[in-house]
Amino acid sequence: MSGPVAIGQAAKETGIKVPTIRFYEEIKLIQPLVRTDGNRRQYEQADLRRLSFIRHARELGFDLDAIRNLLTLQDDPNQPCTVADGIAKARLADIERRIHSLTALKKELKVMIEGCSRGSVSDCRVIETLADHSLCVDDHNHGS
Amino acid sequence: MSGPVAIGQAAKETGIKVPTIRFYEEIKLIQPLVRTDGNRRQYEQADLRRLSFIRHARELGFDLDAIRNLLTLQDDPNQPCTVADGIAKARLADIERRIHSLTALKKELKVMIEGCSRGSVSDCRVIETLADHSLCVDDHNHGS
DNA sequence: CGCTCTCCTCTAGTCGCTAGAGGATATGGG
DNA sequence: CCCATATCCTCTAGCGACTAGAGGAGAGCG
Repeated sequence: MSGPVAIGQAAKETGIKVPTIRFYEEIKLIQPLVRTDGNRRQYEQADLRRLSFIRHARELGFDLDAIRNLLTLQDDPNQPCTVADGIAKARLADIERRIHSLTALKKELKVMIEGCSRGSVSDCRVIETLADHSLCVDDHNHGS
Repeated sequence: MSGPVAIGQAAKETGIKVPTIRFYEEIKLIQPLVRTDGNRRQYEQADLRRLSFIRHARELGFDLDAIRNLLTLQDDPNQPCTVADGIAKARLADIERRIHSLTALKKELKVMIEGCSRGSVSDCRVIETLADHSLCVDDHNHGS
C-alpha cells in the first residue's frame, strides 16, 4: 500500500547504501526514474523489488554484468530460462573452484602456523614457507 | 651463480608479470634498484627471492599491506615471530569465513539450478529465488 | 645498417563501490 | 514565519591490485 519512497528509505528497505543506489542508476542497472518537484528520486515498489534482486544476486557473488543479464531476462519473462540457468551454473562452477582453492590455502596456512616456533623470525616457519614455494604442502596451482 | 637479470627474465622466473613488478616497485614493496647504463632494471637473486615471496603470499590471499608487514619482518630476522604468526592466523580465519560463506552460496545456487524448469523465465526458479530473499534455503547473512 | 625484441615512462581503464565537498530542499519546533 | 537539522542533490576523487596501450629508446644479431 505504501507509495513511493525517498532514496534513504529505499536504502533502508533494500539494505543497499544510498550512494550505491545512485551508482546503480548511473550504470543503468535501474532505470532513470521519476523525481519530485524538488528533484528528489522516488522509488516505487517495483524499483525496490529490482534493488532487492540486485542485492541478493550480489550477495551470491554475481558480478554486475551477470546481474544486468538476469535483469534483462526478468524484464522479458517469455524468454527461455536456459540463459539464467547458464549464468547460475557458471557462478556455481566458479564458487566450487574457489572453495577448492581456498581449502588448499587453508591447509597450507595451518601447517605454517602450527610449525611456528614462536621464537625469532629467523626460524619462523611462516616466513620460511612463504619464501620458499618448494616447502608447500601441496601445490594448489598445478591443481587448477 | 647467475648474475643480475632483466625484468622480463625476472618475470619469467618469479611468475609475476612485468607491469606488476614495476607496480610493486612503485608502491615500494621492492626497493628502488640498480639500473644498467641503458636505464634498465637489474634484478639480483635476493630481489628474485623477495618477488617470489610476494607472489607466494599473494597466492595465499595476503593483501599487499600484510605482505609489506611480513617483508619488514623478514628484513629484520631478530624480531619475534608472533607478529608473522598473527598475520597468518588472521588470514586463516578470513579464509575459513570465506569457505563457510561460499559453501552456503553453493547450496543456495544448487537449489536454484535444480529447481529450474527450463521453461520460460516466468517460472524460472533462478530468477524467482533471486527476486525473493524469503525463498532462500538458509540465510547466510544471519550466520556471520 | 637495419630489423626485431625488449625495455622505458606515462596515462588511463578495470570493478564495485566509498568518501567528501559544496549546495539545495524538506520537515518540524518555537 | 523563521530557523535548525535532516535528507537530499551533483560532482570529483580515491580504494586495491592490477592491466592495457601509446610512444619512444636501447640491445643484440645478421
